[in-house]
Amino acid sequence: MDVARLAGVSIAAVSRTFTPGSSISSKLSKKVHKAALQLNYVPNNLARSLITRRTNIVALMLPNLDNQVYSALLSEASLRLQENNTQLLLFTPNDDNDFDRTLQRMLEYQVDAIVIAAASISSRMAALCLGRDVPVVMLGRHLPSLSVHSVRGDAEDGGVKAAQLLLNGGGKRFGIISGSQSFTTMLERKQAILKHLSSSSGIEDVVIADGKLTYEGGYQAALEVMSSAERPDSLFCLTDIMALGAMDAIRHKLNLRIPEDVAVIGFDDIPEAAHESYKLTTVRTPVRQMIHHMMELIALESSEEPPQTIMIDAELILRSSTRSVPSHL
Amino acid sequence: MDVARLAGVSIAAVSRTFTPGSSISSKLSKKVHKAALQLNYVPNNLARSLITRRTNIVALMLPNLDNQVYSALLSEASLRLQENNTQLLLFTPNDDNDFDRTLQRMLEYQVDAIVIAAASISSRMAALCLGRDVPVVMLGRHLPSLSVHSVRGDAEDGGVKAAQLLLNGGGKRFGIISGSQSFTTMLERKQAILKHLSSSSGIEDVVIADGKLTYEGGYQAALEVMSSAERPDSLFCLTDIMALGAMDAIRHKLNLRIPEDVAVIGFDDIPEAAHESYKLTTVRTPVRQMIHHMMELIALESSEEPPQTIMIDAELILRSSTRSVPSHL
DNA sequence: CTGAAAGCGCTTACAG
DNA sequence: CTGAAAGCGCTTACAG
Repeated sequence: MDVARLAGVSIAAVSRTFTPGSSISSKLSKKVHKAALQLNYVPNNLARSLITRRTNIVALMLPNLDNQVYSALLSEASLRLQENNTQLLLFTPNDDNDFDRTLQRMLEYQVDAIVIAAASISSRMAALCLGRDVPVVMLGRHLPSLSVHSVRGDAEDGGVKAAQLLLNGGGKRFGIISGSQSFTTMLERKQAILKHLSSSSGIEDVVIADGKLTYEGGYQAALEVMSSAERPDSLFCLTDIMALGAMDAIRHKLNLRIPEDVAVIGFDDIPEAAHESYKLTTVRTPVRQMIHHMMELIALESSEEPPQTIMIDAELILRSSTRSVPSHL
Repeated sequence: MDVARLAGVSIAAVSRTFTPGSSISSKLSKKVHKAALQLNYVPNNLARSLITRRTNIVALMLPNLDNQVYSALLSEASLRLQENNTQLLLFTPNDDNDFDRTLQRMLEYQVDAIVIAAASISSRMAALCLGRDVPVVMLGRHLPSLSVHSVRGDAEDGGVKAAQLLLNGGGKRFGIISGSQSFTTMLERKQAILKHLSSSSGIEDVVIADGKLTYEGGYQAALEVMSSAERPDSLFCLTDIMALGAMDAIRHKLNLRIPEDVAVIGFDDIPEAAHESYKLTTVRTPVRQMIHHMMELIALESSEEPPQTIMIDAELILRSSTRSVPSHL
């Protein structure tokens, strides 16, 4: 290596001066640093990783960033990881949707861990990762059958809290704007709501529409739901993004008042929900805590550890789109 | 290598079966694939990169993702890069703000290119990258003095178009909600607006406030600007995020009408700007085209190429927050 | 603390 | 088309 030659030391010496915690005299170290500066030397992480078996790279699979929950997850993860000197390698699901291939590519990069906030993972791939000792953690989703870690908000708890709130607000006729069923979270939220509603008396109607997880979808779904024979007085939107669309449709297209004519509640607590134009009551997705636990799961070295699934309590964020505070909160 | 042994072939043979375009008989290839499947073999990109000098990784430095322009840039870049089998390695600016160190770390990962949408780059580092033949492209910013590529929307053009629009809408008294001056884009937009206004007659007033590039900042700045002695009838917000805050302040706090009392124009065209609650007229940041050009600049192999700076025309997106369409568009 | 040597998992001329 | 060999830039026992 040129630096070693210029500094007049062994190759091992320059390796040691760039490895914190190595035993190297400050004399040698100084010589090496000088030579390195002169030659614009930058250590090669690739070669190092080949030996240490650590790349300081974590792969992240993320769906569309249009939904700000995911931006929040990404930012937080990136920040926390960076504190440990590791960076995120980003993977975006594409049309051909061949997630097995994507996972294989992650492995080829020799990432230290894999975090999945979108798509799913086949059991074959889960086994592969396990075999290679790279931890896999699912974010906000879970596959009970798979032996991978998962951390997520407690969708059931969230659904129940939302249902209680709208019930306490005097709701009789309910609408639900749902998202794609392929997301377990959506399913769980919906089921929790439905279950809690059905255990309550005095419910007159529940109508459901698909909001496609987008603003426009929420807008359309609200139009649909609100034009049903028995117009709902309470609306669950399984995602804030859809809730924003629904609110806009209700106010500007239908000329109805929120919450007087309809109470609206969302899920996630994206920044926009707090905007003065919306003031959406919502069930927060605990991004901070999710990432916190993700970091812990990633740190678990041995794949001996049984897969853990961590559940975080739902937190209700009360704003002005709902009618009243539940008495017992 | 185990796969080679199990398949009964040379190490070179398995290398070739996993290198598209290599000359390998289908007989050998089949044997290797079978062995690979049995052993859960995944090629090691690290080792490969050590030799080929390509990692298929591009480093991206991105500021806070709260501003959706950056999410859009990120998504688009990730998608396009992935088509070429390369992934983004994400870097987030942190408090200690030591960008030279961050850049050094990017280099240690041996990334194929560096894209910077935040922070700046020192000339020392620019030289280092040039010396190592890794292309650097600045996104939405530029440092005329540095020999790195840059692609961005034409801020001057955008400023002029915005100014024309508000002028044609009958504006006499103007407000500008600006962002941190450290962003060249902000500076350029402001200067273009100011220049164009000053070249026009009948201007009575221009008042400026700092919106801190956030919703809350825009909200506060609007309160400030709109309470000046001569209340503006036209408001430039150098960023959509700030414009949303400003609109909310104007409508819900000040109880003024948009555009009747004040016309508001933003910059960027983030998704929220199109929402029914805002319908913000804005100058679009051409994300698609920016990433398109970024890809081209990255592909430029040799650092022989002189640094290019690509400028993309501004596009006005007319919605309901402004008073009229300029006659000459 | 220091250096010589082996080796991480691959690719790539070089012969055949 | 195929294999043996050298080598990419490092780290890590192993001696000293």
